[in-house]
Amino acid sequence: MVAEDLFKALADPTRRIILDELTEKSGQTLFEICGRLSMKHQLTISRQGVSQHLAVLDAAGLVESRREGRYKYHDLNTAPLRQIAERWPAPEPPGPEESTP
Amino acid sequence: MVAEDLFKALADPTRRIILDELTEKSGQTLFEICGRLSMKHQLTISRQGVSQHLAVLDAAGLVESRREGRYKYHDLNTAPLRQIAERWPAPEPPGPEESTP
DNA sequence: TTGATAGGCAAGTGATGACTTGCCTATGCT
DNA sequence: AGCATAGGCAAGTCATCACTTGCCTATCAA
Repeated sequence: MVAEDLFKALADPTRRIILDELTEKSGQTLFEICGRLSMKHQLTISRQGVSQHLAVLDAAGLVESRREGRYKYHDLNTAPLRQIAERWPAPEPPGPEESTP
Repeated sequence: MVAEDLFKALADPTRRIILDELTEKSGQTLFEICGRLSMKHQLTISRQGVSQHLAVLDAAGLVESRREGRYKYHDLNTAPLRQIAERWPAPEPPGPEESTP
């Protein structure tokens, strides 16, 4: 069951910001992400902290990483988010009348 | 910022099961939900525990409750889930060529 | 090879959160 | 009125999680 990992990954605000940054620019390294967190979001967090967040996001399938030499690039993958909308679908498209009389 | 409440609410597996049960049958009372959790999911949780879960789901806007006499009915509201897909949209619909040359 | 950059592993700490127990209020039935 | 049902409030406990510090490995440039 990957759902546990997915929702746990989304539960942390810092991880959500990391996803935001990867949405803006996919394929960033750990140090790049660290820089963005401190510059754009005033988040004073250690490199290890960010690394652990990335591990959680990776376990959830939201981030995929590829190593190239001494760099490790992290890519966003929004596919796992689909199962959320699928699990609890919208009730009715648009009812032509009042739905609950 | 409601996002914090939303993702925190979804982080707990018991709360997700409650959402499942409300998806199957909306407008249940606290005792009904308690019964379903123990019957269908073998979850031995106190009534207060379920009540606290419902409070969290309510704070996230995922559950709306209405009181009628001594009963309090809980209804599912999937609308807040929309912002998840909106925040991290799918990268490209279906690109006809390679997207990143 | 030396040094600098990019990243990983592991243990320890502090705070948040899930859950329980005990007691209290309100509505409805007889 | 009296009792049972439906739910709420509050404090206390225990585990999970985010974060740090310290040290280690690997790649590249001089």
